[in-house]
Amino acid sequence: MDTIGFEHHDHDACIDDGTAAVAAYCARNGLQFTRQRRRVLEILLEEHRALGAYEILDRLREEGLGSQPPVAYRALDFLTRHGFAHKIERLNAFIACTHMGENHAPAFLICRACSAVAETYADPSEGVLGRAAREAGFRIERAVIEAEGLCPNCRKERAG
Amino acid sequence: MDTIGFEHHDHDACIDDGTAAVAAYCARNGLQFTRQRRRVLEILLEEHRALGAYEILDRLREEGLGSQPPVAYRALDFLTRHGFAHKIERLNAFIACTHMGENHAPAFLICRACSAVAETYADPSEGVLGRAAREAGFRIERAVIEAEGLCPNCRKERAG
DNA sequence: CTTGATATGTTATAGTATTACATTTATCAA
DNA sequence: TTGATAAATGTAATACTATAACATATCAAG
Ligand SMILES: [Zn+2]
Ligand SMILES: [Zn+2]
Ligand SMILES: [Zn+2]
Ligand SMILES: [Zn+2]
Repeated sequence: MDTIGFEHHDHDACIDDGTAAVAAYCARNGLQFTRQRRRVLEILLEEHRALGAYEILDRLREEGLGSQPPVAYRALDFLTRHGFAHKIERLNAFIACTHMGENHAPAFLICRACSAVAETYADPSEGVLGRAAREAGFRIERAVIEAEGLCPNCRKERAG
Repeated sequence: MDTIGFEHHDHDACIDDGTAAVAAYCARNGLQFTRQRRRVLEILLEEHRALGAYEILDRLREEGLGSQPPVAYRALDFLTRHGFAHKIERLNAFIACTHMGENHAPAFLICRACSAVAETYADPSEGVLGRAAREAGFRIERAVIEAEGLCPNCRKERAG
């Protein structure tokens, strides 16, 4: 399980690889990877934490790329619709995907201390939830799975 | 697994039992089960779907029990803080708990067709999510688990 | 080119939630 | 009973999140 977000890593590669993967995917699938969409994705890729739409909009505004809410929300809508970014419902905020292009059922680990968010995988149709759904006759189509707690770094800090 | 919410059942008992259980719990634990708190709980108990804070506020206003947002949010804060109600993050809305008083890790099944919401149980530390968290060194303290799809009733309707 | 679809600019507005502070009510010890 | 403290409520104002609507511009395909 590759749960990126808490460990040290080559973060420039996150940004470059993510952008490149999305560019390629869009080219292959006839999607328009416009300047705003690309920039919003880059902004998200710059951090492994979730950003609010207005936080993103502020940066766009500074760069002269747009100043009104729909600018941010439209780009985010595009990115989330195609799985390049995810909304963290608990935070009303957005984060870049770490499994670009792969068809996946994301789940998130949110650190309450440092706000880092790691994306991981949790098939909602497995485990207790899946069983409960089947027993109830409920067909799961998608699921919001967001765990909150302490990331390894913040746990060490507290212990030390 | 008792996944209340989709099946036919004695719904008056839901309301009465829920209110009684909360009243008893509050009495035992020195909590003030005030008129507003009780009324908001009753409003939530009346339906097995999630209600927005302003939807609740509208009802309170009609009944002369309050007219400003904090009235609803304070009651909801009390109810959720003690586990008598839960917030459905996906819907920005609230629902009465179906396991009053029991210490539990709730998960929800949300029907996209009829908006019914059923509460069930899913220990976040089990299964794929728990394993991913342990491997990442992340300590889960709570989790938002909200599955969306079709409830048994709406599935039948579509099939028929 | 032309045409239809897609994306952007912009204004306004809807929906969700909290801050702040004055007032009232409940709790509890003296 | 009373006075002190804490908890809850009343109310106005504001902050934060998200979408509707419509005009304009750009793109993709024939
Ligand atoms: Zn992802
Ligand atoms: Zn942390
Ligand atoms: Zn519950
Ligand atoms: Zn349904």
